[in-house]
Amino acid sequence: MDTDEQPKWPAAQSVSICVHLWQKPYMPELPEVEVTRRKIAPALVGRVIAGVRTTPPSYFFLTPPSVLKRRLTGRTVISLARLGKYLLATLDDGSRLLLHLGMTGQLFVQGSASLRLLSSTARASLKPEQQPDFKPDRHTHLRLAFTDRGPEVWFRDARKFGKVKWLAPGESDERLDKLGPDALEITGAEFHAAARTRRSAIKTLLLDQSVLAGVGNIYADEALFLTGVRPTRKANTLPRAQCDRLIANTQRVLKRSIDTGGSSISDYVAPDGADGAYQDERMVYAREGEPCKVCGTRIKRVVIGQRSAHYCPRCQR
DNA sequence: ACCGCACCCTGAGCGC
DNA sequence: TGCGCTCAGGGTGCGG
Repeated sequence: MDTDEQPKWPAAQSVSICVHLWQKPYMPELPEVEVTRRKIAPALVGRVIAGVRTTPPSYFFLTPPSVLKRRLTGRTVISLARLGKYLLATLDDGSRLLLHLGMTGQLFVQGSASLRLLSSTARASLKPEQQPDFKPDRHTHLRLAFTDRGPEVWFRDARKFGKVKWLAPGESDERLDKLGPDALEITGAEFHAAARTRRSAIKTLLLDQSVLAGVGNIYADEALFLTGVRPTRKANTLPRAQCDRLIANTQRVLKRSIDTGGSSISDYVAPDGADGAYQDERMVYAREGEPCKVCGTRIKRVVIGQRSAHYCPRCQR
């Protein structure tokens, strides 16, 4: 290999792009996916795929690994877009690669030195200053190598709730077709139009990707707190003005998390995995029993639609 | 059309 | 030390 050849990939990508791993499972919602897109794009766009390695066929692969290898090899990545919580890479032949991180998906550049990529038992056996390169394991389902021989791009997902699918040129996908307006773009009027006919809980509506795309459990709870609305409130009882405020607050927390997400993705990762900027800003999510930061009342947790919802009984009526 | 819920998966945390 | 149990959740699909 030529040693004097200038690398075309950004050297600064030797950091983890995994965000928001707390004691609770971290969830890639719109901000995490957007930050991932921004961080991983320089390591994908413009590069030519030289090889594809995968784990055996499974639930994870909407397109069989053998087909992925055949279709992706030799292709140049043209762009990387985000649609709700999906990432969509466009290739030079017009085909597209659809990625979803699910709950535990991690998309990162080979050489990322992050304790977040290790199990808790593996982390515990390390000295604090150790930051070993992650080695592919049985959960590292997709590995893309490039003709420039630079760092590979890896997709790891322990729980396989993530997905990868290849779309032929012009091929549509029902997952994408069903998505509503992006959560950062939807207007209060649009949301109110959807809410006024729904009798389900407002929290359920916020999580409905066909109504608005990108909101997950954390930001739904946070936005409802900021708006002073209980997650159990029936959607059709929210007046237009309140929908406006709810959407404004949703967009505020999403943007704020994108902004701080950049800083939480630093070279340094605390051994206990407790870093991550947005964690400290949480008002209600995963704070059951703790005092409300506004009024001191204990935060309550209820289950709505098979998902936990957190709220302050006093601030949210 | 809408709504609630079971299911896919596996690591973490817990009690014993 | 280690086992078995429960919980977590995004998205899909099904039955009511």
